[in-house]
Amino acid sequence: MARWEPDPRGRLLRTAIELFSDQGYEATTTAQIAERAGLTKTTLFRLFPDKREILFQGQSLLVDLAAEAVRAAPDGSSGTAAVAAAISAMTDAHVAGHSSSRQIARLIAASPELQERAAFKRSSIAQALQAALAGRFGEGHHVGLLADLGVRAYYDGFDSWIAADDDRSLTTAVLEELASCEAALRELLSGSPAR
Amino acid sequence: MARWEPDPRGRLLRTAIELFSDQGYEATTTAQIAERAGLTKTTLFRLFPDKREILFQGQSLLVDLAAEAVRAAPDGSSGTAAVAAAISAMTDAHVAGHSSSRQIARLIAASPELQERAAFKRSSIAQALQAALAGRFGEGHHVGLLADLGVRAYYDGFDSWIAADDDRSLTTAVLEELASCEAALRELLSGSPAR
DNA sequence: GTCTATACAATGATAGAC
DNA sequence: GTCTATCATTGTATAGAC
Repeated sequence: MARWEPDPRGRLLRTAIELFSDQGYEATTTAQIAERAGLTKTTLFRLFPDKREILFQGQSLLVDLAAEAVRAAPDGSSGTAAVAAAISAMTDAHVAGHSSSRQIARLIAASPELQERAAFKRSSIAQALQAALAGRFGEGHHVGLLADLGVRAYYDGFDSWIAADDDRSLTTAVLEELASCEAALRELLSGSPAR
Repeated sequence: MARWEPDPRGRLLRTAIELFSDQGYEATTTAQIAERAGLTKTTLFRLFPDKREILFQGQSLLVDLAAEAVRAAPDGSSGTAAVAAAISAMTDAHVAGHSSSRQIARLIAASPELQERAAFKRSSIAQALQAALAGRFGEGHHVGLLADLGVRAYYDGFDSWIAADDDRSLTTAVLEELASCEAALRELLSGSPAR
């Protein structure tokens, strides 16, 4: 009795990574991906809103996780502490390992269409983080800047985690990045470097 | 003797704004825009790489303007002075007035597809600015943060210019925004607000 | 050198059968 | 839930008209 293979989204993701890596993103059709994963194009588009989203599945959650973490941060938390809570919540939700994250990063770097989607995700996170921070700390200028700081730490920390071969956790990597961004900012404003 | 109407790109832009405002971005086809502008779909796609880009024409220049301004900033300029030069160069190149800028902003706000393109433009500017700053000040963490600061000042200043009805120039608006971002950052790091 | 006609491939939507 | 089938639209390619 032929039963459906489980986890169609995961299967489509793995298949897509394979085909994109072989032929490039543009040269691979959605029909090809679906077929190799044992499905049809229609099913693929029921499971994902569009072709790009196959590689970005899960990232939509980050927006809510970040906002929720800011709300849940303890009373009296500083702005940077709330940001740290937000980006830790995002990294804690990250399941993929070094190698598949690295593969996806390579694919994005090779395709303008995927870069555009990545930029959109990043800006969605920044906006959500800013809104959540505004809910706690008010609507001043600083919350946008704080959000930028957090998002930069998250993405730069992610890159450094991907590049490294040690067994430092992703959370550790982004929190270290956040700390060094804060230090760099202080130095910057005190006027000594980048003089 | 029927001669070609001049400025096909501008005509397509105005027609697109009309139709998008009436029917929405998605409900308007490229054939419709082209026809109403007295052209064909083929010509539209010769003049613009894709449908979204009709509304973003000119923005590709900003990347080069920003980078060039950083390179051209006087010897001994501080990081923030270089950023100020970059965003002034971008605003000086802006030709459209309040009303059409406002219309475009409204259209973008109403369409996820256009928001995605806008996020991509913003991130392209941020990357170019960061690279140019790295060329002058080195590759440290601070250049990414400086670029974020400049880009935020540019976009928030732009929004405030669009919202206002005074005759303050766009350049004035973004430079004021930059100054108040710097002040907010100092306050933020000194630990008093958003505590 | 700018515009057009035609044909075409791919994305993504939709409706109905199993 | 998945499939077949069909469809509109975007965007490309080519060859030709003014």
